[in-house]
Amino acid sequence: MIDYAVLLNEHGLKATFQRMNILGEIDRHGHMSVEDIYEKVVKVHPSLSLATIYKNIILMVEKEVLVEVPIVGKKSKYELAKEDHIHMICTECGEVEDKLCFDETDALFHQLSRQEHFKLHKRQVNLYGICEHCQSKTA
Amino acid sequence: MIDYAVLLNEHGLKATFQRMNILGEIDRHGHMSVEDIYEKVVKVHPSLSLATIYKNIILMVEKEVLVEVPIVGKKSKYELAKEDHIHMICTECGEVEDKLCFDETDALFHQLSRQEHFKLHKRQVNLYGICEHCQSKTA
DNA sequence: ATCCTTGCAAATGATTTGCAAGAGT
DNA sequence: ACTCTTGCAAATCATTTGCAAGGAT
Repeated sequence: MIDYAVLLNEHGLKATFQRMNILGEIDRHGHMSVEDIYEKVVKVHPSLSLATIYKNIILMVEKEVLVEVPIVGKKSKYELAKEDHIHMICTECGEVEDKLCFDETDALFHQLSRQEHFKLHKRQVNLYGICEHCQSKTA
Repeated sequence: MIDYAVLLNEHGLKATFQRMNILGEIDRHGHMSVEDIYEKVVKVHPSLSLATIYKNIILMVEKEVLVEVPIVGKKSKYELAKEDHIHMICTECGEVEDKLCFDETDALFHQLSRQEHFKLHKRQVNLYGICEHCQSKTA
């Protein structure tokens, strides 16, 4: 169970009702677009402004509380910052599933970086395809 | 040397001056944003409209002549469709470098897909960091 | 008490659309 | 000739900004 107030304070941000709820929804759903987040949080805070979502997402990405996940053909989603992982993205329903298994690819990524004298900061691996659920729908 | 007219025709598209030049610039530069492309092609075709660039990029992505490369914190770039590869993206200057070496990771990606009953279509691996050139500038 | 954050409304920027004229096959 | 594509202008959609009022430490 994550304490969002502590998480925010640790990153130099005040723990407002809006921010806690943004984090709560992203934590609950895994990956959300700006619109997704707005639609959820406005339910518990009807006077919420979209501008507030934008401002906070930009800020929380800067402070490395959130990570942007850009997706081919769609708007970016945002997730809580955590260790790097693989995304399996369904091009039908848009669902994003995490897979924690960078151990097996890291050797290659670091070797490539060394070869190119590239200072590696972050890896994003996205596998695009059709999830099990959408395959059975279409079939 | 790629024959852009043939490439377009093979994908069911007419070979217009605009399209050939869009492909030519992307081929020459590797990875370009909508604005990048416009700025280059307008030089050889001053009456070019941005709307034409948008329409053609959407069309050429649909027809799989081009591939969108979404990038954290920036606008997407587009590249010619070719075998999947790794992108090394410099967060300083925005340069994108290709690395053809999926052999080493494919086993993992396919194993994961099998495990999840996921029908894998495309892999995008992006390594974010600072390129050699930008490191020496900053240092 | 102080400084940061919010919500609103307006401004900006990016992308899309409709349509008449022009280009490709 | 026929159909698809272009360029323009307008429309739409997404994102950002300025500012006065409210909330967190």
